Amino acid sequence: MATIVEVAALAGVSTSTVSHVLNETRHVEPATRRRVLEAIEKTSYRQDALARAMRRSRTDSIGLVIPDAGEPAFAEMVHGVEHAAAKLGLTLLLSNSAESAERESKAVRVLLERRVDGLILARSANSSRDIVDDLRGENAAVVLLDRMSPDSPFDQVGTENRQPMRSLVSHLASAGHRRMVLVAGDMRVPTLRERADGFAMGIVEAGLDISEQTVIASDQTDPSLAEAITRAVSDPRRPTAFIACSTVLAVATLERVKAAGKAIPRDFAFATFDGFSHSDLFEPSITTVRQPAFEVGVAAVDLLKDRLAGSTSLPRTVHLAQTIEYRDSTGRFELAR
Amino acid sequence: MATIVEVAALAGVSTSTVSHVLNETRHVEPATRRRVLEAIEKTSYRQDALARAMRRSRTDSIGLVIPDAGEPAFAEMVHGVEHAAAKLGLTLLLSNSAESAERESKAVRVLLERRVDGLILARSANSSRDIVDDLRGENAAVVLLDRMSPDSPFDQVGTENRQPMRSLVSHLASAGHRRMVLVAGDMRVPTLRERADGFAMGIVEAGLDISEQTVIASDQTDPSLAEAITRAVSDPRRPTAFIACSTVLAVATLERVKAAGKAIPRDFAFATFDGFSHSDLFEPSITTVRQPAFEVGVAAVDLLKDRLAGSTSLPRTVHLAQTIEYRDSTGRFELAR
DNA sequence: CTGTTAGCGCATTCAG
DNA sequence: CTGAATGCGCTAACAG
Repeated sequence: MATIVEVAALAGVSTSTVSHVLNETRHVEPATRRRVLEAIEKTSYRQDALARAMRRSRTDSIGLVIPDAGEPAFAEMVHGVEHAAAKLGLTLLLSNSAESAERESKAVRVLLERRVDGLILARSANSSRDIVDDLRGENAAVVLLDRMSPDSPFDQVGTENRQPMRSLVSHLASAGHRRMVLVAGDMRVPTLRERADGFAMGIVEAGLDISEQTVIASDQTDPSLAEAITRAVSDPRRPTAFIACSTVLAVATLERVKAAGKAIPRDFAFATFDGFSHSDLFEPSITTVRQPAFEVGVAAVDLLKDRLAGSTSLPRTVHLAQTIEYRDSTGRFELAR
Repeated sequence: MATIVEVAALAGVSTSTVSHVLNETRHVEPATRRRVLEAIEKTSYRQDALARAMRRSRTDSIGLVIPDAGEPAFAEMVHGVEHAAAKLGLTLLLSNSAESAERESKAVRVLLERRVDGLILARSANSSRDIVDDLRGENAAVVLLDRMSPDSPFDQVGTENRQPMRSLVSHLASAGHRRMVLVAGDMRVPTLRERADGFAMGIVEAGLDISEQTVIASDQTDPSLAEAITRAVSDPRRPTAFIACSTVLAVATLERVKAAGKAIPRDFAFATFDGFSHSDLFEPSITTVRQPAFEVGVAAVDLLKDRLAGSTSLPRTVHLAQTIEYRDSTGRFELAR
C-alpha cells in the first residue's frame, strides 16, 4: 500500500497538506487540493486506520461481548448493535464468551488492548463482580447489555422482565390454572432471576399458593433439566401450565412434553419468553413474551454514543418493554379438565 | 494506561527486555524476568495492540462481511466464524452489507483500512465483479463464503446446492407430484441460482415436463413475491408441491398458503432450504434441506488460516454437503387427490 | 544475556 | 496558505 509520504511526493506537497485534505481539517488551495486528490487516486492510497488511531488515540471502533451467540435473542441484539454502530461509522469487534467467566474477561482484555472506544457487555452467567470493577478503572466507555445489575456503575439497557411475567401469570390464573411449572433456568442470570421474581409476584397477586407451584431452576446445560421437566409433566399434583423463560428452555420443555406423549394445549397450557420466530405459522402457535432485541442492541449503542461524546451524567438504566403475544398454546384450556 | 517505557523504568531494564518477556521472543534471566513481571503487575500495564500491529504489520484480526444478518443461516455462519477465529486468537470485525453493493464495498474498504490480516466475504446479491478484482490487488487473504463463483481467484467455501435439490425433486416426483412450484428468490444470488438449476435438473431427470412447473424468481423484498405465490396457490393447473429456497421465502410461502385457506400437507406438499430451528417440535413439521452453516463458517476460517500461514496454492473451493430432513410436510401426500 | 535505536504511518504542533 | 518536525507505543535489528 501507498503511504501518505508517496502521495505527498507525487503531488509535490508536504504530508501535512495531504493529511489536511484527507481530513478536511484546514483550508487548502483548490488547485493544491486537486493535485493531492489526483495523487491519491493514482497511487490508490488508502488511509491506515491503525496509524491514524494511534496518533489520534481513538479507534472509532467498539467491542461487543455476548454470552451465547446461539440464542436467538442475542443474535438479534448483535444485529441491532451492528446496525447502529455502522450508522455511526463505528467498526464492531465481536466476541462470544460462551457463558464462561474466563473467556469473558479474556475477551474484554483483548478488546481493551485493541483500544476500542467503547465496550458493550452482556455478562456471562458466572461473570464475577471483578470484571465490572476492573472496567471502572479503564477510560473506555462501557454499556451493560441485557443482563443488568441494580447498582451498575455503567449505563445499561435491557428489558423489563417482572411485569410481563406477572401479566402472564395473571392471565393463566384467571383462565383457571392453579398449579404452574416455571422452567426458570440459571438463577445466576439476572434476566432469568427477574422473570422468576415476576412469577412469584404474579402467583401471590393471583391469590394462589406459592408452595403448590413448581420452579425448575436448572441451568440449560444441566442434564437434570430434562428429568425435572419430565417429572413435572407427570407430577401427581397435576400442574396445568408450563412457562419457559427462554428459547432454549422452551425447546427442552416442548421436547419432554412431546416425549411424554402429552400435547399442547390439550394437556398443558404453555408460554415462553423470547420464543421462536414465525411461531404463528405453526401448530401449536405459542404464546410468547417477545423482547425488542434488535432495539435493545440499538439502544446500547445510543447510550455508548453519548458517553463517547463526553457525557458524564450518572449511570443510566434503560428498560425496554416486552410485548405478550397471546396464541393458541394458552388459549384453549378447558377448566372442566 | 501505562506504556512499556514505564514498565521498563520501574523494572530497571530496557524496553527491549520488557518486549521480549512479553512476547517470549528471546531468553531473559529468570530474575530479570520476574522483576519485569512485577513491574507489569504494579503498573497494570497492558500491551497496546495498535502499536504492536503497526510495528509487526499484522493485526491478528480478520474481517467478516455478510449480506443479511437476519437470515438464520448467516447468523449461524457468523457464529462459526467467530468460534474458529477466537480459537486462533484472531479478533473478528463484523460488517453487514444488507444486500447492498455500495455498503459491501464500503465495509470491505473499512476493513482493509483497519488492516485485517484476512477477509471473509459473503457477497451481496448485486455485488459487482469489481469488488473481487479490487481485492485481488490487495495483500490481504480473502475467502469467499457461501456465495461462490466458478472462477473465483480466491478460496471459497459453501454448500453443494444442486444435488440435494435434485434429490428433493426426485423424492417428490416419485411420490406422485407432477406439477411443482419453486419459490426461487433472487437469481443474482449464486446459491439460489444453483438451487434453481438443481430443480430443473431434477424435473428433467424425473421425466416431468419442465414447462408445466412454476418458478417464482422474485427477490424476497419484492412485493410481487407474495402475489406470485398466491397466484400459484390457486393456479388452475393445480400444482401439488411448493419448494422454498430459503427461510425467508419459506415464510412468505407458508403465509400465503395459510392466507388462502389452504393447509400443508393436506393441500400441498412443502419443503424448504435452510428452514426453521426446531421445526420437529411443531405441526406441520417441515421437510428441510439443512446446511451445516456453523461448519461453513469454521471452514472459511480454516482456509483463511492456511493463507495467513503463507500457503500459495491455487484457489481452493470447498463444498460442504447438506442433509435432507424428511418430515410430515412432504410425507402425507395423497395421490388420489 | 541485555541495551540502544530506528522506524511502522499518521496527525499535529509550531514556524514561516 | 503550506512545510518541517515530533512522537503515539511498540518490535526487531544491531551492538555490546
